[in-house]
Amino acid sequence: MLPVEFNNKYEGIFEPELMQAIASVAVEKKVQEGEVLMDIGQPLLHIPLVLNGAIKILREDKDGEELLLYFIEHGDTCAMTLSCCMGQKKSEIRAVAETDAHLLMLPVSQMEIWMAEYQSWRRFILDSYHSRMMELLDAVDTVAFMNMEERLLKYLKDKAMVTHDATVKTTHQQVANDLHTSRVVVSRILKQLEKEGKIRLGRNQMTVLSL
DNA sequence: ACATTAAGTGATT
DNA sequence: AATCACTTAATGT
Repeated sequence: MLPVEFNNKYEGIFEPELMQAIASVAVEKKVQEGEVLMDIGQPLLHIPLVLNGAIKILREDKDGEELLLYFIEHGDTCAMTLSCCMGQKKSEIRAVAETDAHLLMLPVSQMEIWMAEYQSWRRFILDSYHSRMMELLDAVDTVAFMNMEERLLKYLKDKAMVTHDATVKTTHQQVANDLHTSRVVVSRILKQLEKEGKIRLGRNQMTVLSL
């Protein structure tokens, strides 16, 4: 039996036969905040579909330095899985649960079958692929064209958005890790943003005032 | 009270 | 914007 969140979201999109096909192979998965769902080099066996909660997608360099690419939430799936599901490739990214999340895992072996069989599935996959691509471009633009102050503010807003809470509960050090910069820089810019009246600071938390 | 962790700051490159 | 070195503040035991 599929969870109600899934039915509510997709029964108008997927044909009944596809809904049934999904029901027969899907596995529900609940993850806790901070749990690593997928790591670099790990084989991709399932397509995760996010029902609720949010997942952050990170890239890592050879020294283990991280950079946040984007968040995925409600109703979307991981582009990495999509690009790898044809061959049996390994993950190029790390996926960490940003909040407690509820997922539906679909075996990649079904991908090709459904692609051929169901027009609604093709549409869904292509749409997801497109929106992930747009987010990736946005991530590139952010790093390439925005200064740290803008990046930091965007980061806080994005984070507030996916957690549905204007108060982001994290440390300056963790923010620095996600943005691939140093804690000192984050602290300084946050102080500046506070002076500008854009955020409010507290220990282990920062509140976005202008969403 | 003491140790640990988070955050603030000046100076330098 | 990064790094160093140091201070101050908050929190845990």
